[in-house]
Amino acid sequence: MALLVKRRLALVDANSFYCSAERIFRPDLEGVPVVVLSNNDGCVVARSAEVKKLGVAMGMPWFQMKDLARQHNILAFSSNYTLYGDISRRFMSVLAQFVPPEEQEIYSIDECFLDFTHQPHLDLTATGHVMRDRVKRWTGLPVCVGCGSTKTLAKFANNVAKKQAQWGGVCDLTALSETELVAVLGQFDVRDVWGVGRKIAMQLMSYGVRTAADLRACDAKRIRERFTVVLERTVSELQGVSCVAWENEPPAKQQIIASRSFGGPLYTTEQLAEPVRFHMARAAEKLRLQGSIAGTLGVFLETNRFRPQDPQYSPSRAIHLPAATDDTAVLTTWATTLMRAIHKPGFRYVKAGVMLMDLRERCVVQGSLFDAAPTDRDLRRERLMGVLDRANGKWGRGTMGVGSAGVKQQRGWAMSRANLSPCYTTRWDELREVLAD
DNA sequence: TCTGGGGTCCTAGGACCC
DNA sequence: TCTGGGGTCCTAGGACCC
Repeated sequence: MALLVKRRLALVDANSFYCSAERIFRPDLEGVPVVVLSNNDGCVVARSAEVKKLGVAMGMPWFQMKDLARQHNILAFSSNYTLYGDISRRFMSVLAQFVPPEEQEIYSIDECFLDFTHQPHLDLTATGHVMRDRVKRWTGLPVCVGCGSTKTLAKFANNVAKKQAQWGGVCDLTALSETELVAVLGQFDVRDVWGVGRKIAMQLMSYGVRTAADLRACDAKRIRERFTVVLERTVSELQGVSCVAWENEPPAKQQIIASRSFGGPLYTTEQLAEPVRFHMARAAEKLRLQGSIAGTLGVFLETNRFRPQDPQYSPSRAIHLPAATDDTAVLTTWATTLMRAIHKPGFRYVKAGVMLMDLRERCVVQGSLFDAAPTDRDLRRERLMGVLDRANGKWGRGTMGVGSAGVKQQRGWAMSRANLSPCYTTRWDELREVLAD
């Protein structure tokens, strides 16, 4: 019988990532309650510890908490994804020093898994502290580290490290005995387990499964009968059996969506054409970046669901393209056609978006049945798309495009970003100046 | 007046085929 | 009067995550 080696996985996750990223260049904001807002300054997507303490929930609409913000001097930032993306890259590269490349999995913008199974001599708690200190020193980000024998346990450990100060920011569950592990799991709600959302938690409660320890004690097979295979895997993972695959390289996207709420309502097809073209250009750019072509294109419009007094109409439609493509001009023509087809006058539209689906690798493209070999025109088109992507990469999205998508966002639909911080790390003209005495 | 924008996976049910 | 059953494919919708 093969000896099963216990895996040693770590999850490193930044604390209030967007807020912490804003604070790196504003050390005066240490201890000041800070939130970061979603696109359009709509709702709260990141809260500093001070704000969490005030009971502000994730996703709270900003306009609803303006009074509270005034009362407690909460500072709000518009989201600055250029900044967060760059800080994320630095954070990941610091952690890359601790494992071989294939043993780091970048899971999201602010967290990654590291596999220390093949470094059995390392003390994970000590290593966790080294990683914390180095990330803090080299990037300015505060992070917590959780270790466990499965991804779900490592995620859980990270949660423990964040919520219980006595761990000092590093919780290694692999160092605990079975009894000690169950004791820790018993202190947390089942909702704190990765993969258990609001709905599942409510159902579990009705079976008397309240804590993470309760869930671990469940019979995985019975869970599958009453719930789904997804929750079955979660239970197994809590029991130390790995079910969630290791994904060292991010898999190619299966669908690409580009959408935004408008700064204000739009009504006519003429008005809507502009954001649709803009989103189509963004989506096609992402498509080309991953080297895919799309076989299906979808478009959707939305009215404001938070205003029940308004007539509601949120149509969507998708078509199979005659030939899969990554050509912005072709896609844009279809997208505007679809938009016109689903649009009805008399509604107050607040959001539009496009979706690319049925994605395949570009090199295995099989033209439409009636296509011959690529023509000169096709090749010129390809080069044109290349120029488009390079220009937009260099001078900013929306510099160059097809039709009016090339015009930088303006007029009624541009999003509001009233409290945007500078791109400290990615724009020469917004670099931070350091004055020496 | 103002309420984000991405993604993934799974399941159930209908269409269709033999 | 009697009205199958199994398989596959597709889609819509739900649940979850960050």
